[in-house]
Amino acid sequence: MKLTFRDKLLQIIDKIPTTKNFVRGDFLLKEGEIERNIYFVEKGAVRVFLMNDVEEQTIRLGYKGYFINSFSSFMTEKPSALYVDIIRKTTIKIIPKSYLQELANENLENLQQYANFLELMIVQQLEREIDLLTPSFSERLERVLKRSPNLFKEIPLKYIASYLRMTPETLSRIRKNQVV
Amino acid sequence: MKLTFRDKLLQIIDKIPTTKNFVRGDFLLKEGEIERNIYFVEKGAVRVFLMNDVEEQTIRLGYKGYFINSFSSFMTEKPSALYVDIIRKTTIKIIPKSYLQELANENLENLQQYANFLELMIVQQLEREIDLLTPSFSERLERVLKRSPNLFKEIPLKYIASYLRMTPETLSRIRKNQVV
DNA sequence: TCAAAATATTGATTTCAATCAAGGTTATAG
DNA sequence: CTATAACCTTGATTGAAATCAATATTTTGA
Repeated sequence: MKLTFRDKLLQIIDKIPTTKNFVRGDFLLKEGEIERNIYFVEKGAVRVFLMNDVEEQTIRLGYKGYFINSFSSFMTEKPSALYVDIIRKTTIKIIPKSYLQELANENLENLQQYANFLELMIVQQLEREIDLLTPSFSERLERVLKRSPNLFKEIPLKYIASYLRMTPETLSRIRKNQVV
Repeated sequence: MKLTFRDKLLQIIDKIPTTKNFVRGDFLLKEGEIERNIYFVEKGAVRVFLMNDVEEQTIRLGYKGYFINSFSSFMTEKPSALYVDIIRKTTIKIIPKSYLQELANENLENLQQYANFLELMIVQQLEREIDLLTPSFSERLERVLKRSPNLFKEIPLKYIASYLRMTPETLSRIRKNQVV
């Protein structure tokens, strides 16, 4: 079986010797800084969020096996509008942007696979858009759980609520009333 | 000045001799069909929407100068969850998927530019995600108008409202009260 | 292991956008 | 140009989720 771009990225991660450990409240990136890395979560949980006037709006959640970073800043090399922080004891591997670029440009096949990888990212991002547009609260939850069935095992409810555009109280009530 | 991938796509469009005309209510694609084209809007307005139980949820709006289609279906070649329809008298050029593929694979430079094009699409899609997560109704409107200042000239309010995740009544009131 | 902090649940109340409704305006087709 | 349909605006009312508040549970780290 032929390796995908993601597989090749994972091979690179395997060769990175150093993992880094963080605890809740640590920041991997703050607003205004430029994102230069991808973070691969080996253990724990990471959040990307946006700071509005008063509240923190969760944009992305990552746990074991996921890549996460402030993607727009990573791509554009402009200051990030987003924060990346740690929500529980977490071990990550840090992949500098140059590693990705070198892999993508290694040969023609890799470049084609990189394009496929980006195409897939767009498709996933469009799923996220539909999630956010779904009017029913319980459907919104269901759609996300379908893709990440044990999200509640990995991430505290309050962050999931924010990711789903609702309050923790509402999410708690929905879970309870949900016919499972 | 070096041509971008978008420029090269536009050159291809220039060479397509046939424009097609549509009127309000026409469909370019229906749910369940597979998207095989990109549509370039020469004049008029096109909408991509999702059919929930009762309401039509607007996902994307396109007018003069924009590319639009049911992107996920186009990429995955699976049945579309979305409709693409015409909201007023419209002239488009149809670009088959093969044209895009041939352009992207023409040479190494094009492939690199295609990847850049996809990266930019992701960044734009992340902006859309932040739009949708913005809690304030008027801010949500402002963010979109910043990118498309004459949206109201091109698209009926009720579709903009749906795109912004609010009712037409609410959008109408917001516009009125907005300090400009 | 235990104390403290963080998180989650539940109920009561409030608020603000959706809905309902009616009239006014604009666009479109013939 | 005119008639009709589509669209927009405005006001009144309603309802559902946010907020407020208090307690229960879970997690964490010393």
